[in-house]
Amino acid sequence: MEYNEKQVQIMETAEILFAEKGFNGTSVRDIAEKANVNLAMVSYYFGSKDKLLEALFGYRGEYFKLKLETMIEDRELTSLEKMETMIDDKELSSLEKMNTLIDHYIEKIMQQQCFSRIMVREQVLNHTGITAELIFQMKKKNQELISKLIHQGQKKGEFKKNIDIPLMMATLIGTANNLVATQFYYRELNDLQSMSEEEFQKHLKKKLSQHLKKLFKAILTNEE
Amino acid sequence: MEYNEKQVQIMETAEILFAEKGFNGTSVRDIAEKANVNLAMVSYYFGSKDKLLEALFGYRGEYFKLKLETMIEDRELTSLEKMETMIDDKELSSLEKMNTLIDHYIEKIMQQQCFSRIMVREQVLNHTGITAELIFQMKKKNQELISKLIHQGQKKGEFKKNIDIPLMMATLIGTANNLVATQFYYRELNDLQSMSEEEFQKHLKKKLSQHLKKLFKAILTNEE
Amino acid sequence: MEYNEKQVQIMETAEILFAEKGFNGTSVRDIAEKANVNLAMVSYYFGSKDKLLEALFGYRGEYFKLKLETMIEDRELTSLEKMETMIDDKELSSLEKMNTLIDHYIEKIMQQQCFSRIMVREQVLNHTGITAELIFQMKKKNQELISKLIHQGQKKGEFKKNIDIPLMMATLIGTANNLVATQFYYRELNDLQSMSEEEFQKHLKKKLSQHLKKLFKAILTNEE
Amino acid sequence: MEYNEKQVQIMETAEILFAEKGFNGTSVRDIAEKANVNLAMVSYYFGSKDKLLEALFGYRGEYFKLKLETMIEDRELTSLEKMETMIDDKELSSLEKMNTLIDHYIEKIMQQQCFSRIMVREQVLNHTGITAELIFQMKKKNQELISKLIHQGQKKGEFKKNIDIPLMMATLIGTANNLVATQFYYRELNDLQSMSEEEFQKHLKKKLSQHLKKLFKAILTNEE
DNA sequence: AATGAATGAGTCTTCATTCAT
DNA sequence: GATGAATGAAGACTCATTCAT
Repeated sequence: MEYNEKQVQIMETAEILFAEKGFNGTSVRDIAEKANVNLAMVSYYFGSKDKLLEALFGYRGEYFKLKLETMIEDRELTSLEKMETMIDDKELSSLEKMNTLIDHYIEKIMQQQCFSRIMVREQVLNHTGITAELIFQMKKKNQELISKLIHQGQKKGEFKKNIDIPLMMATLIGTANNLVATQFYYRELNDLQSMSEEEFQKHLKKKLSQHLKKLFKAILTNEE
Repeated sequence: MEYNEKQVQIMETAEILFAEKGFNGTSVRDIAEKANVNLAMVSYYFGSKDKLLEALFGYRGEYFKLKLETMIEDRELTSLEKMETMIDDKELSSLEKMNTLIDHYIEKIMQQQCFSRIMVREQVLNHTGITAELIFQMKKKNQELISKLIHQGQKKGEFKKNIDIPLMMATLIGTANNLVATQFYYRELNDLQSMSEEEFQKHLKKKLSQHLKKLFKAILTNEE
Repeated sequence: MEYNEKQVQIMETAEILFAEKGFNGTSVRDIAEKANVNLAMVSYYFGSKDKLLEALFGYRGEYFKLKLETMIEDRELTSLEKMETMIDDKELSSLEKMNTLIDHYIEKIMQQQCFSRIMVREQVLNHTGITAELIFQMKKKNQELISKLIHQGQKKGEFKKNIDIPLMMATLIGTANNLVATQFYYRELNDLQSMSEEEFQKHLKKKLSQHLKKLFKAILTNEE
Repeated sequence: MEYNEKQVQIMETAEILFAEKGFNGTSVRDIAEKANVNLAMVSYYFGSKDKLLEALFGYRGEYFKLKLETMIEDRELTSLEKMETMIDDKELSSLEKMNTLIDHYIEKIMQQQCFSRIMVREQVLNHTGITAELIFQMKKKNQELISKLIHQGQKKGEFKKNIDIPLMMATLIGTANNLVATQFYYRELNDLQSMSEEEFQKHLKKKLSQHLKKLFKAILTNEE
């Protein structure tokens, strides 16, 4: 699905507002005003507010995929498809691969905090509709990817047996989402108000990366 | 704060609906109808819909505390205050204490899933107002408790140094919330639809408990 | 169905406006303003604009029935139920009975011109929904009544055989509706602008009565 | 007024939709979509939706006239101008002439059912504007024609005196319109659902023709 | 000549809240 | 203390129309 400039403008404004005030807490008027477009344009371009949300879900998914392909061409190491390529790489250890995957997730979530918040909120309710389906597919894909990597590590003897993959997923996603979602409280609670926003974001990313890598290494490799 | 029967009825109905459809997705009319009370009673008893949410936050906190005191009298091991008592217990190892604390959290979240969902949703937005303050206090208290326990374990040489407590918190709460919030997807993804609801809840609780204990043990005690 | 004062006020205002400007040409705002009630009251009392129309159909039907019962008590000769009683009356000739029935119809239509116009308009479209069902039932009842009367007259040898009852119905209702609906053109075309409105209405009723009685007498009794 | 292909396409699509859902119940978008033309073309060609309706009224009138002229050339007996010629025909009896006129009306209405429905609906309201004027002129013309024919018959002693011409008009038009407009109910009420649509239309036409001719003959010729 | 994009005004409906009783 | 009736404000959405191209 291709979107023109105005449509993107609307979706990205909506994304910010949905993240800030929730879907039901945001009015079409709010979006139109903040996006500096006519009120009727939302219905005009997306049909309805619900469909705008669906479009946003599709757009972010699409955007991710596009980014992935781009990244592959650029020989960077942060995309999901690159992930898939990487998994078959014989040179890297399974743990190195897992660390790369973790960093990829963190990167994604940190770069799309608004959308992450929306997903956190939306997945809590409505298990029906297109958004739910998209969330489900995303989760499925992610779990498959991680499963593949872990099973490979186990075959190579680098990872232990008896890994509860769904729970590892919950920890990976849950920890990252929780920190991002409650960063305001995290900042207050740990007296980091003096940091600039940029520093703080870097700080979060680094902490998350270290912490999750440590967790995964411990679970995947240590003797009990 | 004491609430009469009708007030409790309204709050508990609101809790279910807020968890299901979100705060803004639930109308006062919905609540009144489902709670079988007059529409005007919500404003009459709570002043406004916003204050109803605040009251709910206070009520669940209050309710927890009440439960705690009761539990202490019953000499059970699942309350927060009991937690505090337990921390000073010389007989238990620090890891045993941590495991107890983990189970306590899991218990709390599993028993109050509706309220947990509401908190997950609400903490993502609005960092102002009474609810935010309540969430902040809750997080602070929890972090203090865990800090105390971990520092104690470190002093006793049972736990390693260099524990990132806020991140451990994020993992504890994030993993539990994520699993509870996305249990629908978890069930689908792992082909557990045949389980009865009760069995499934037990399954979730057990998995969560094993997983989080393993995680904490690994991080707190293992050599790197 | 019992309606309170305000509900009646809304329905009767809506009736006038629907007759004047059509259902879709009338906004809820128009109705509320003309009826001097709050805009939200229409939804409050009737649920929606569509349901207001349905209520109006029910109300006018109900109103007719109520009138009938009242009339019976008053021993008047203008009600539908009285009609039914009259049909079995041995003293009246079949033609006298038919004339009474014709006058009853004319009376009804002349007294409820607004509603008649609405029915004329609505029956042209939408053959679904509650309004269509009500129109159908009304037509069925009327046709049964006239059938009974005509068959009786035929048995008594007062009416000829071979009467096309559905077409007679179409003439009775069609002629009356046409004259009422196009009275504005009738007045212009026949230079009756000088008449007062009241005189004109009396004139219409008298003309209609004479004309339809003559038509029915000719068809029902004359040799070809 | 000459219309190009697209304009005719638009008008004829509008005619169907106006007949189906009413003028206000039909959106310009509906028309454009069903007519497979660009949305802006309606305004572009007709100026506005109102003017489209006016154009339709003019078009159908124009179309009728055109047909008449054609028919005259073809020596057929169904046109209005032929009517005018016929009236002066010395060979036909006045009743034969009237029967021809009745069939002509029925033919016209049956062939243009959509437009008839629109007229039935529109004449009930708005007595201003160009459409009202067109309806008025049509009614005037028709009444003059019938008047001329009846007066001629009276002069020749074939028709009785004391004919209420406007009421006869109301019966002619009212009966035909009523049957056409309520044909759905007529079919249901008289158990004709098994007929094919074509058969049913023929049936309607035949019944109408027989009925109206019988009515007119009785009124115009019989002794009272 | 024809149209895609855009829009202001208007639609119906729902909302949380108030208030007289 | 409790509530039925009522309402102003706001909600999402649709409309006929315009205009630059």
